[in-house]
Amino acid sequence: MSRRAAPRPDAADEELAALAKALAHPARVRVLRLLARRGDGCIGCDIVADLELAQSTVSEHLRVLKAAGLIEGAVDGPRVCYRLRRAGLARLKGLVAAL
Amino acid sequence: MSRRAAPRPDAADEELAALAKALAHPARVRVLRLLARRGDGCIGCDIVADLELAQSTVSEHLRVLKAAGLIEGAVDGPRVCYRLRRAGLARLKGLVAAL
DNA sequence: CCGCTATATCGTCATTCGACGATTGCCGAA
DNA sequence: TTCGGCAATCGTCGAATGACGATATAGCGG
Repeated sequence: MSRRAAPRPDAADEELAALAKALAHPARVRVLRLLARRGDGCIGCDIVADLELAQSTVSEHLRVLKAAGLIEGAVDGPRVCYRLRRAGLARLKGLVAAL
Repeated sequence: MSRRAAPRPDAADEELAALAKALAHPARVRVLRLLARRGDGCIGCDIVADLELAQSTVSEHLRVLKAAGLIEGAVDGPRVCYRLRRAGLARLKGLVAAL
């Protein structure tokens, strides 16, 4: 029996891998650090100015971070106010610390 | 001068991104968990048996983890004994916790 | 009402990743 | 010394990433 050693996708592994993938790019790490510094304050296009990448590229990185639940963006008039998502960050820290 | 806002590659960002990239795959996370369970004990081809992937694929994942400094392998006769690299793991935890 | 500025999205292109099978290289055991 | 199992490497293929410019879109400020 035991047709297979049980694929056991293990949700925790997938979750950590997904979070890690969001972190797996210097530009995205930098965005997190940037937002962390301006704790309450939130940034908009300043992120584009800080990273040295095209606006569309930065937008894509922000999308990835948002999809991973590490940041969130609130529409504030014509601009968007990004800030860290404590919950997501905490989840990441917890999973990594458990290694 | 300040021709530009200084590309400031920021070594820490690159380092964290590189470590995160090594974690950015469920199979690699699983390998770390596997090695963590068998603290002192080390595994060889058992890893191939546990993951449900071809031997060459597993070998590649192990190579990535080793390159990132998260594991190390000691040749033991015809087989290789893998174990966690505490230092690398600690480095990762430290960088993530600092976020 | 018009145009500006800040974002998001689309399409494209080059590069990297992930997975496999096949091959090669290495010991240790028979 | 020949056999057999373990591990690394090579070559290939398809899918995903990352970067960019060109477009949309949405409100504010004049």
